[in-house]
Amino acid sequence: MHRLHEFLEPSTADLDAFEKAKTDRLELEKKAVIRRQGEKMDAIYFLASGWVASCVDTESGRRQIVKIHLPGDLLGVPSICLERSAASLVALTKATVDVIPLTAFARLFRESTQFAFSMLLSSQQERVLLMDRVTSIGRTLAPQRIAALLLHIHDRLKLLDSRNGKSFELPLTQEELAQATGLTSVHINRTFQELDRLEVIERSDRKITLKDVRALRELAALPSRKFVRDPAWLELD
Amino acid sequence: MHRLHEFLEPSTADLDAFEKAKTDRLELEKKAVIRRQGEKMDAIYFLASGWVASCVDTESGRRQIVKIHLPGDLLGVPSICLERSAASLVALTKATVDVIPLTAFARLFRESTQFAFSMLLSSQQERVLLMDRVTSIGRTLAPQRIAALLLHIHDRLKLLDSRNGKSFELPLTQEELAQATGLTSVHINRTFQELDRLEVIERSDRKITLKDVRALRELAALPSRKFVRDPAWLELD
DNA sequence: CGGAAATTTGAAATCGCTCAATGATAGTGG
DNA sequence: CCACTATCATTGAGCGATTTCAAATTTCCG
Repeated sequence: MHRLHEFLEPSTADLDAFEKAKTDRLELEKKAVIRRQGEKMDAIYFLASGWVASCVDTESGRRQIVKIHLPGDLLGVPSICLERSAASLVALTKATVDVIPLTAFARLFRESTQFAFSMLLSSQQERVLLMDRVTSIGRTLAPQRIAALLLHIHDRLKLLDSRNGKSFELPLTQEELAQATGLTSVHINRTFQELDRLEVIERSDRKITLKDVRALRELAALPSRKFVRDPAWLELD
Repeated sequence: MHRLHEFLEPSTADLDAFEKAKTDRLELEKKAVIRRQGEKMDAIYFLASGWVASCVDTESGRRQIVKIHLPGDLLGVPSICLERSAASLVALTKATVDVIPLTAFARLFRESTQFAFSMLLSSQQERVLLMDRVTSIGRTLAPQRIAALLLHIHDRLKLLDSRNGKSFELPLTQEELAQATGLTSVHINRTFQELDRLEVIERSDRKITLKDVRALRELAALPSRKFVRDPAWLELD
């Protein structure tokens, strides 16, 4: 299930062309680096399985996770407007990615209006998600930020497979959660305990259960987003 | 000078089509709201003159400025993937905007490969800028955040008109700067004084002078970004 | 000139960070 | 299968950055 299906249903020809655009497949261990920030751009990637983080490293050596990628995501797309990669792509779990050269990607975009519109819409979706992330980090306290992040992952897992529920495996260390929320691993730890105490979540091993999704959404305090599907204004067909 | 020219030189036909896509022109007073967060989507806007902010409001009533728009920017584009606008668009100065209905925008995109590629690239650019903003707010202290914001505006003003230099009018109040950096107006005030003391900036009225751009960049500590121009991999004719 | 908006200042409170140490867990090699 | 090691989670104490609240000044505009 691709993100390609999220806004428009792709034709089989498009899906086929997409498969053909892949030139190579990489099997990655946890913590493997797919591409380092600052490296020359020549490809993007399709995440076939596993979780991957996009990280921006500050000159002063601090790391921000700007996106947590789940299977079906395209990786490294923002950097196509740059000479060198904007972010490092790091595997959070074992992962499988397919390489898509930029030339092949451009060809897909040029030759299928459908594909181009899909890319347009999902790029805007990513912008909205980043806007919400900026808002969460810039204007809310630690419990809110964690709530927002957990809900975001929860919602995306649900989209990926509607059988996914309030319980899921969270393969991020507290250090990584800290890098994603603009906090410290120590503070993540203490805030998690607070959320435990409030009975809105439950933790065991790497598993998280959202005990009260309603309360979490209220806590996170972000505006709710309803994405379009087959918007009429595209005037396709 | 459009953002449309930033990555690819548009054909005169494209520029013409773009002009024809505009259906209405709005003259806005400072503080006027062009579109409120949550309103139904039916158009995007072209900023012909003045400055505009995209703001996301939290359920708890806090406001984050996620983008400061300068003349030549398209406004409201991220929300095209939503049923309701993701952000409010608020004029920071007197401003002039042209309305572009979504159907007209889709037509431009569908009928000109050049235009579509331009949109693709500038959407990715906006993602990179947001990633950097997340990093700045999530991982750096107040002086760094302010330095990063001032430099960003400085660079964009320069791009808009290469005669623009280290001195420019900054029409944002300290409250608005706070909303953009994830800080408080009080703290913005004190941090500005600190930057004054360090002799990296100078303030008078609404005018800011970057006295030491080198030092500011070092302070901001963000990775430098070099955007592509006419990338070969597009394989346009 | 008068009033509203914006800037500046001070003092106290809070949130989150740093540092450093301890415990728990999982993976590795013998 | 166990000892060993590395990584991760947890805890405490003290500090630092930023916020909050409230008041005083200054600037802007009609």
